[in-house]
Amino acid sequence: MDRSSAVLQPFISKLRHGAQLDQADVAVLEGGRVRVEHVGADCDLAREGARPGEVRLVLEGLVCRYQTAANGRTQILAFLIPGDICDLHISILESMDHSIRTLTSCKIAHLPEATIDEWMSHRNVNRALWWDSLVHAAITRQWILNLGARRADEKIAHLFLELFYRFRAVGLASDKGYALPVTQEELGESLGMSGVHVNRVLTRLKERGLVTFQRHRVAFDDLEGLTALAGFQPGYLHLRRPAEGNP
Amino acid sequence: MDRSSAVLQPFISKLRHGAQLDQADVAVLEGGRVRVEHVGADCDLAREGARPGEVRLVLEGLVCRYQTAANGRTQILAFLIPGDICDLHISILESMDHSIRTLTSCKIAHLPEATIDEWMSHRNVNRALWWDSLVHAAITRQWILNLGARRADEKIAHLFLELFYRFRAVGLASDKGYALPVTQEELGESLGMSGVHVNRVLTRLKERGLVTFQRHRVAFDDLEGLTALAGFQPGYLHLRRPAEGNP
DNA sequence: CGAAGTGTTGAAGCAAATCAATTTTCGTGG
DNA sequence: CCACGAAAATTGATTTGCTTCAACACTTCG
Repeated sequence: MDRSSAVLQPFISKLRHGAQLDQADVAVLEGGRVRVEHVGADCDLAREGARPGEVRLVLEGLVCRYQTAANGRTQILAFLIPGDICDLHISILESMDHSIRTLTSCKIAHLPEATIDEWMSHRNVNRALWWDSLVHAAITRQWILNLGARRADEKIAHLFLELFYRFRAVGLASDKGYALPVTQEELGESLGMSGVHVNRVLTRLKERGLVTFQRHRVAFDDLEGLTALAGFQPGYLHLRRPAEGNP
Repeated sequence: MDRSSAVLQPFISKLRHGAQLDQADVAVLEGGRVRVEHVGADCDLAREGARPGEVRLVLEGLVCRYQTAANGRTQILAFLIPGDICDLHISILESMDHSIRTLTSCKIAHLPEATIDEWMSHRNVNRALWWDSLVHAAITRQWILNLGARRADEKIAHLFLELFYRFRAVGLASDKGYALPVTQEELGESLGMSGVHVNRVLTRLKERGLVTFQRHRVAFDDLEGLTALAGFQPGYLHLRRPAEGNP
């Protein structure tokens, strides 16, 4: 157990994109007590049906929410990137309705209830946490649109762009691209399509000079063209300062 | 503007399913000031890009969140039924990222900020509102699973069952079935499939003796069989007393 | 009663899944 | 560092679930 000091930087950096936080607010966040844990890849952080435990926050690495349907198909419900909280108020619900798994080895912060309570008691911090929760709801809705209303190439383009803006907000993407350590099969599980088809569409996107996904990296060849293909409108991420990198 | 008195009954009834509310808490909810408005079918209550206004609550009728993708396809993101809040803390975000539309003529309650603030200041009531918001997040995740991981017949079965449990929690469904005043085209827009295909699958579900959708009503012919087909697990709705009707 | 919207059915086409075989990459231990 | 094995990516052939287009029938409601 330690003061959060520097480990919460991605988290705080992201909150500053959407909410007004002054020096005192940041101090409150940095003053929170945090237990940091290193976890390998493919570890469940929470399992469907279990009683929710501590509040967790991703510091490094990539995590996903997922669920397996009765017909056996697995669906990735969300990607959690550094700065994302796994389950803020999950203690209100009696059991997990989905599972959470690491996709890479990760650094995870565990926050005691007391820290959360302390945060919530400060108006600006509380508002910032609400903002974060509303943004994640908006992202989830966009996934519904992605799965229900877009073609395969548009789906991939849209997902790559969503993650681009989110990674950039925590300083993990440049305009060239970003690291995305998932397999094509996992991309398929998040987009509701087979891994084989993901591969074919990726090949065509590269041929068309739009984007390259190789060695677990997304590299933009034509950001504007990709944005047009996806019909991507970054507004739903509610980033006040979408043009800036990490301060 | 009036005391909420009886108009909020579906809302309060639903909250009691998931959260502990004593007499005093219910009194707080009933004491809120409410403006009730009647709205026709196919009216936008909120439009994408607009600055969010008052908090609204559905009293009667059926409402949906929706969004149109750049390729022109419309996706229904959620159904809002009596007792559902349209946007609780939406004032934190600067603009709507989707639109909200009535599907039938509706009775809508408008709640001033002051009422919400008053509610939030009571521990149990606040917790109940959080519970509601978390349940809606869980429902949204299930839609992702529905769109990405299920076949057409499973999708329809799952949606019918989700709405069955939700309508029953506010006393608007019996074990026989419930009113669902949407067109097959609109079902398609919520399930990411064409209206024509919805029709074909509905025909087959009826032939198989599972469920009948006619005259804007869902009638269960074999609730168990339908549940098995959908792989429906009501747990994600987090209803503590799923067997009960309206008290 | 008539018109518009909705539901129903058929035929053809297409996007994506599936199955299968091969190559490439990557992690690991020798 | 290289060699090996496993995982992932790639490519082709085939199948299928769903869409689209189109025509027609049925409701529902002004």
